[in-house]
Amino acid sequence: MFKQFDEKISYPKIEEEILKFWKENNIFEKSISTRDEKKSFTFYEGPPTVNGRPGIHHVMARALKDLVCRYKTMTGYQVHRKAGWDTHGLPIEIALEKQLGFNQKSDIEKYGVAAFNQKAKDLVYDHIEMKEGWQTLTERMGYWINLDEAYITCTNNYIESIWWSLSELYKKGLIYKGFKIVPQCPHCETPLSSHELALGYDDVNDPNVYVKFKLKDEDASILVWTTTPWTLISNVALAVGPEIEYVKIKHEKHGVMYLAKARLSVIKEEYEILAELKGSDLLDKNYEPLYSFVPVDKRAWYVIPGSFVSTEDGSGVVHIAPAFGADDYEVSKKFDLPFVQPVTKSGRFTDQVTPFAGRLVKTIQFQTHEEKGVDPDVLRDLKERGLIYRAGNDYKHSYPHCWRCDNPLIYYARDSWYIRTTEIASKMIELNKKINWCPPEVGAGRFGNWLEENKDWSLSRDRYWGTPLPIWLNEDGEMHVVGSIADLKEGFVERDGKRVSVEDLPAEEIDLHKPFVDGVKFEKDGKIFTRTPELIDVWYDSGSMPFAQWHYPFENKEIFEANFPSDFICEGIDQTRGWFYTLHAISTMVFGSVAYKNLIVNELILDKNAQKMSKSKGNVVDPFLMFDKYGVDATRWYLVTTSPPWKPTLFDEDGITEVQRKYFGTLVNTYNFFVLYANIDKFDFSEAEIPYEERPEIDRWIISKLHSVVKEYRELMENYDVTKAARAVSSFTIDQLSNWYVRRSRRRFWKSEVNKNKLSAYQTLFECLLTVSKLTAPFAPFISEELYLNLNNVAKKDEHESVHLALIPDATYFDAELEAKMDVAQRVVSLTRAIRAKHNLKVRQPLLKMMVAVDKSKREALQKMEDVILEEVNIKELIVLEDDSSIVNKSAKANFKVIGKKYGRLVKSLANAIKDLDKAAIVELVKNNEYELLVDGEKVKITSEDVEIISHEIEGWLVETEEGVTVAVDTELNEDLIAEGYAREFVNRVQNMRKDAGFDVIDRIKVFISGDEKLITFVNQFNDYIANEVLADQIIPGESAEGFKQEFKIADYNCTITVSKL
RNA sequence: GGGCCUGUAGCUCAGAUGGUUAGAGCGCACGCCUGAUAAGCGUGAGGUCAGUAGUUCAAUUCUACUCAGGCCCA
Repeated sequence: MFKQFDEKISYPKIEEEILKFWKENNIFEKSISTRDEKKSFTFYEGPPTVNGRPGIHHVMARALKDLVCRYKTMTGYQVHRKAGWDTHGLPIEIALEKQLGFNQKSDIEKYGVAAFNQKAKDLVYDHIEMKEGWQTLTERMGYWINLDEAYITCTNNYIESIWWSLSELYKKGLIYKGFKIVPQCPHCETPLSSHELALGYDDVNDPNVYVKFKLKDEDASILVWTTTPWTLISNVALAVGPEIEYVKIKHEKHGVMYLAKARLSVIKEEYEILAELKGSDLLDKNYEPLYSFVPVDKRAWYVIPGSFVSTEDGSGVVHIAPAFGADDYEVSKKFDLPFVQPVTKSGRFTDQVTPFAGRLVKTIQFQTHEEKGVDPDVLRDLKERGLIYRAGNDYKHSYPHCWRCDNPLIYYARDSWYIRTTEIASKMIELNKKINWCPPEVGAGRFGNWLEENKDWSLSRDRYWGTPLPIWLNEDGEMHVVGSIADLKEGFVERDGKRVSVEDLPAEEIDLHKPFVDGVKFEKDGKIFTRTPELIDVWYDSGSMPFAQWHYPFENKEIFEANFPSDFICEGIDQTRGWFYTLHAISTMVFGSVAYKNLIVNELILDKNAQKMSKSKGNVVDPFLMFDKYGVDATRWYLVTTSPPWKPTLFDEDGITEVQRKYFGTLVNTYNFFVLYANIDKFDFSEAEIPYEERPEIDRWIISKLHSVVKEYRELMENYDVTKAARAVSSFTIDQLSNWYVRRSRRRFWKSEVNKNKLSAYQTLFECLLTVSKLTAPFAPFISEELYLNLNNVAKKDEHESVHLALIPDATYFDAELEAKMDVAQRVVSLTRAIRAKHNLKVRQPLLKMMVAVDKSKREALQKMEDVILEEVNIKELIVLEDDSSIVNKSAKANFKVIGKKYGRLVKSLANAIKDLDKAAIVELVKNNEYELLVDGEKVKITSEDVEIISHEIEGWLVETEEGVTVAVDTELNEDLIAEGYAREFVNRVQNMRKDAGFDVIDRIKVFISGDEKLITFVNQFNDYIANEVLADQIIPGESAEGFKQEFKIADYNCTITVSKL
């Protein structure tokens, strides 16, 4: 017996049961072990940071990953799915600082780095093992990934692999220490890399200040614009564009000033232009320094040329502070300007700057309080000295902020370590072209541009919890790079003043973290090498996962090689410059290869009002809530089908309800229909399969449709167009299978005897359901499993114990002609129904005749489909009209696509001429395939391909037309038809009564009828028909005391019907 | 300021290699069908295909610009 579902089906409950089934039977493991390891499909999991909280967008990303992997499994690939955890870096440190109540970086030193890192490690493992959040989400949503063997980035093995890769880069000369301007977070006291920078742009209002720099040798000043007043203290020069036009103006209040001519709009008051000059005329002029806290050892405070000067904003003059801007630094080297940097790495002024010593340059938010920056105080000071032309705080722009602590970054000159990615940029660009980006524009545009503008990777971080940079330096700055634990063992540590070889230390003491590695020293040629204290960018960790997850090259060489590069990855678009980049860069540098061949980029999920989801707005969607309410399947299906993953999705709960009702509801109902009759007839597919060719037309049609959708589905899935694939399955199931095939075939299932025809119906519907469950499985893994198991456990057609171990069938049977014919039939039916609806002719009322006018190509289809059409619309006779039929009125319309190419300029007049053709002309054109017209004085010979002929009305009939198909219905009724109409009404009432009375579908009954004479006559006339339809042995005039009784008014007649079981 | 994406019915989305009648679902109104269906079908209302200019016999589709939204960058 097949299992039947209740009306109130609980999807979440089914899902729980399926989860249990998977677990008990190790289905996930089997989905890997039953596949040939030689046919492998490699997937890389982007490691989530352990302390984040999962949201609905994680469900989206994971649904995509999961469905691609499940699909590949179901096409015979072996898909290993190793999970991973990103465990290092600022996110963890900041969470820990919060927990420990630390305010600044030095608190960590006071607490002790060893203790701090131990805490960090504990925190990370707590999160990983926590039985809520990630693990629960993963399991509940049916995301198959191997959590037991997850890679964890803070293990010695993982770090060792990273060290190996860094030593490779070092050997290739790609690692260097440079003094550069870096974005520095004063709060976290560390530089950030450009891809980290990309994560934290925010719109802010900054100072918008025009400062006057007084010239030394004339009574005039240069107007300079800045948005960072604190850098004025470190000013050493001013830059102008040599080719830019400047003016010297006289201003009543502010005296004589120089600025770019194009920027005169800055001056709001009256002024007089004294002179016009080029930037080159201003060069070398000396000016009074605003501040001189820091003594300078070289020439300073004069005007220099700068190619970066523009007149897009400001005054056309740029103030130069070499320590605080990339352009500034470059130009200062060129002109040998003094280097002034009275600011610490934590963004505070040094003691040299007496009035502001110890003050922050910018306002910073600490865990417990806010500390103000000096900008307003600098401005006040300058204002008092009369050096400000104008000052506001209204320069709105987006400015980089630390992606973790949200504080504004400062550009700051310092030593740090770099990877020379610019050297391999062209290789990265070349390799990028081999990657299949979905959608392509992200790869070519956003990612491609990023590669084109590549900057060296700022690798080092001045923090504590992370992968240590494996570089040791001697006092001459020579480098010693460690690429493995074995290398490290060549070093020594000092214990009680004595050297102890690392080799001799107990294994558990060796921890590739601070502070242990800091204590290790090397001696080479009598020189001592000590470790440079930095860590590396945590993004390097995740970008190393292709090899580090396997502890390559120290172990698992074959596994790594078989699984590199990966076939597929999938993450959010925010990873373009994050993980997508670091994977690509590291693979290019270390292996000269891409890291992934295909990737799906998914966009944000916004709320239904297109607002970003955020805790503060209260519009965050809790995935667990959705699962409990609607089930995982509906949620996943909704997310994937509502719009392509790479378009922002507007999340709306009503959409999930709709998906559930429409797709899952229809699917389950179709299944239930099948089961209802299959159980009655004890169908269990034990009979031999009837060859397709021997099945009735409707069966061959749906099978052809099924195979067509399988083919389409496979093609779409291979192209990672998952949205269209799912939509195709959905429309097949709803429109073709349920609304046409099942409806058209119902009678075959009702009929009591089991014959070849009925068997064919069962086998056909069974195949459709089984295949649909397979096609659905990657997207909605639970309900598809439920249906598959229910079907297969009885019929045993597949040898697999789970749909996820099954194979998606090959598409083999196509009958395009039959599909096209049915298409015509469906269109005719739809038009006929429209006619009946418009003229209030119920379908239960049989009609005598219908006529259809179509072009020749479709006539045969109509004749073949006659039975289907007539039964569906309840009409007795179908007449297919010939071309020359006198009662069809025809008109012609220009086929613009064809005549446009042929006649160009004449199109408009020609189209009008064609429109005016009369019936005789059209008949002639069709007959001779040629007709001559006079258009704009030119003779034009048109052929039948130049026009579309429309049959738009049939005299004296009710008519509907659509795409070349015209249907007419004869509405005349006679006594017999009317009688039959009433008989059908009667059947309908009795059927409803059977249902209301709770009779079983196969129960046989007795029917009594009393009421208006006329109606009784009609019923008598169709006695046999009615009895057959309602499974009655007798239809007896009169009333009965027993049985289920109801009164009806059918049209104008009253009656009382009683039904009782035999 | 630059790059990429988006703008089609009240809402969510299709679609159109440029062709004269632009579709679906939801929602609304009316009707129909139903012994699988809390479903389905039909009809109706609802669109300057964001705007302007250009190319073209023909633009909602191509081009340029503008506007609005999103993402990314400086």
